[in-house]
Amino acid sequence: MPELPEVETTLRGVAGPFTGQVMLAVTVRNPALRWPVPVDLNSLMQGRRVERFSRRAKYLLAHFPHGTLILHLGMSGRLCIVPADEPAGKHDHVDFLFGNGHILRLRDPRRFGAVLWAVGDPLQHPLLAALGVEPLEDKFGGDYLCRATRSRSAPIKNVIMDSHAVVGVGNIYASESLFRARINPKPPAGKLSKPRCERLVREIKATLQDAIEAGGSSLRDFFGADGNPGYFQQQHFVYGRTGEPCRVCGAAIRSIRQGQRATFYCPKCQR
DNA sequence: AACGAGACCTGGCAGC
DNA sequence: TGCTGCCAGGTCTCGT
Repeated sequence: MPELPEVETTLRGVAGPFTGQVMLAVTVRNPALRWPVPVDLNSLMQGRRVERFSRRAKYLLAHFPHGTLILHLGMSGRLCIVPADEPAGKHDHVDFLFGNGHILRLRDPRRFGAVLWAVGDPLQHPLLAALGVEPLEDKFGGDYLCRATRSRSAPIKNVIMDSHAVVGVGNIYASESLFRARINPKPPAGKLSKPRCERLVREIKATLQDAIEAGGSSLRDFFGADGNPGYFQQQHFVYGRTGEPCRVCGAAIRSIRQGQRATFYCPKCQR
């Protein structure tokens, strides 16, 4: 479910209600996520106050005085805010009960998500230390992408999805950004000209930013019992539109497989 | 160093 | 209706 815009939206939705709150109890119903949830999580966190929330790539971080809770939503995870007495469903694996009487609940049917605890600088955690630049930061520019791609023979679409190069560009936004930049997803990344790198960077930023704004505008729905994330409602240019007419030129959208993932593109607009 | 394939899981849907 | 097979928004690990 979550790509970067959704994680960012989740961060904003969670930071408001829970920053400064005391953790009363952690309930782990199923520790078998991508990695085992630490068994002593409750004793680690009970009675401690969250100082702030932040995000690195698609990881959500809850900072405590003595360590950091690291959350990842995987492919199907979401965080819900529910009253303390709300019964748990089949896929509600971890509950964080806070002093404000609300539970922050991790629901993750496919269990690709993660709940981890880091002592010391969380950015030095093995999962975070090797990550590439944040796409919305200034450091991610045409220069950076150009340098990062010179030695790469993999298709440009695969490389912008490589979290060691740049984080947070998932399968949907990779296709959408390439369409907006009018760049074909297939050629080797190393062949992309400097101006095209510049354009691609610009469109990645704009695509993600638009999606965050769309997600932010439906925050209430997102956290409601059956709410859909906002960006779900936005119209994609190419993603999931195989055979349908391109919104710009009318040509039929094509789909191919790259790196075992579906890629969507317009054969006429994207050269 | 960089690439591609495989792995982890469950649910939904198309096709028979 | 029920079964089978395929697909899914992530990303680490391993063999080449």
